[in-house]
Amino acid sequence: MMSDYQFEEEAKDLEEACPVCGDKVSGYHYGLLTCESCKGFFKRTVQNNKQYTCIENQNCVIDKTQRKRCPYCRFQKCLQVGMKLEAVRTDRMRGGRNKFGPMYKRDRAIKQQRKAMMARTKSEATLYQPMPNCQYQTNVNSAVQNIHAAAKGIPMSPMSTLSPSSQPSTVSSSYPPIIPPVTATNFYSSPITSTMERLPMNFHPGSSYINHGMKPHASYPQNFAMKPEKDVFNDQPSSCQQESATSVRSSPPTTPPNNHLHSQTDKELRLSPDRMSAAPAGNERPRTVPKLMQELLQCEPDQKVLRQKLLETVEDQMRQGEEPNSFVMLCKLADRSLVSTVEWAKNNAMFSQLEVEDQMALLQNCWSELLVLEHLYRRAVSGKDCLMTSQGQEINMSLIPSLGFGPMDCTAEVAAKLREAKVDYLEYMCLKFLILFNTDVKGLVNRSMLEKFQEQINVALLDYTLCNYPEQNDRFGQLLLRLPEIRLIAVQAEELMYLKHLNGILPSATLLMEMLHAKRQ
DNA sequence: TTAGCCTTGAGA
DNA sequence: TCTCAAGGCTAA
Repeated sequence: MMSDYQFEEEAKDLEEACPVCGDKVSGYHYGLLTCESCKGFFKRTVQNNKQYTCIENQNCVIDKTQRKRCPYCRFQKCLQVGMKLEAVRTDRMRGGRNKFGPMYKRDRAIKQQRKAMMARTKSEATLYQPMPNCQYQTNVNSAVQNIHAAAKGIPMSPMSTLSPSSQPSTVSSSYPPIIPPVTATNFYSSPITSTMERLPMNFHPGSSYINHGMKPHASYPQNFAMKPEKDVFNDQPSSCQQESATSVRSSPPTTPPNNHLHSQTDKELRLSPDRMSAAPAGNERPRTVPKLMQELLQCEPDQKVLRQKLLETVEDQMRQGEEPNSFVMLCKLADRSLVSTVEWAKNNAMFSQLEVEDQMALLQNCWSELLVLEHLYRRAVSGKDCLMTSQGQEINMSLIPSLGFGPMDCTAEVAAKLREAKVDYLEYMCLKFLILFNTDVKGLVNRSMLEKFQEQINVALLDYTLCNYPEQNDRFGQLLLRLPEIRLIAVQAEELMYLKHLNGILPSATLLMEMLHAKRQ
């Protein structure tokens, strides 16, 4: 068991490790908690428009002792963890507050919540005595360690949907950034930033697809706060500590791993999220699912119905003489997926509570990321993203491969990471919501509600990963690290689609086109 | 150039 | 009035 001293030390570490170099933090600087030296370094670099070069391979280790060695890698790491260039004042005015004040406040609140979670785990660890011949004790210790590691491991990328947080160097260094290196001068013109600048300010008021029927949900329970977890399989109260010894194990998948995503009934999906995972057949793993995730799962679409709709689209197109796997066919499929994505959001109780303007702004902001994530997840689970027609023809379900990203293509890499991590359906579901509930979207009417939802999803996912993957120290952080990668792919995909549209290649009068245009207005 | 300490000033 | 995150200053 971990001693009180260790708990306190870990709690202290949460707040005191600079995410860039690991030194002691001195406060919030340029977007997140950093040490005084990294604050000064970042300020000097941006103010003086410094251009560094790395004499090694642009992957130098940045820690307290070696941070002076490579300013290039240090600055890249500053950006990677989420230090904000725009927080450095161009007019050099001293004192006062900037627009990040509320963000710092929110981040403090999240940290408090994590501390509370640590305290809860600590008290539960004290309450429950280890059972002989089971993995209970190991799991408790791992859970505590994981809370520490995961809480520190929230990735802070410039386009992250999360609030800033301290992050140990190990998290970012274990995954080299796929985002092209950013310098002080080119950041503002980088595709990511320019896309952030293009965030939705308005929307087609008469959109036949999006605006229709998007009304606040009136009857759904308002309270989505975390409740005591229940084992999703036997509906018995459980906790991280108890469940290893008591919860019912799900039966192993009866369908081959390569096919199980597409062969389940909706009922099976809801009762057995484990089967949606990419875990190999026979991998039995008991699940503890936070109440919020159970509720969200109830709103998830029936995969069979989705597939049926896609098949209908394919067959309809083929009847019209369209070639299988042609670009037009893929666009129609992407368009059909997009309609389903909008329906998915509309059917969600949390989303429905948001203002209609905010619902539209959020969907307009993230539609492409949701499509990319959907494609990557299916690809991760099955190894490919195909649909089999009744005539036995294999239809590629995603536009992405046909867009031809060339040397910048990192979809396979990200799909491989998801596959390697065996991301399960519930985690995939949470990632969808984290993409949807993007508090960085400009002009939101009710930002505070969105922040609350985002925080609840974060806490649920953190809780879920700690409880169900206690052997993976930073699973939560690693999952969140996929979000900026997904955004990058989505940005590239949008650019290419728009180019194809300008060349007259993309079919018009689709939701896909409408979304693409709306974002560029 | 770095990094620790100081000064400043808007917002709570 | 207090807080704290900006920029400034300066010894190493």
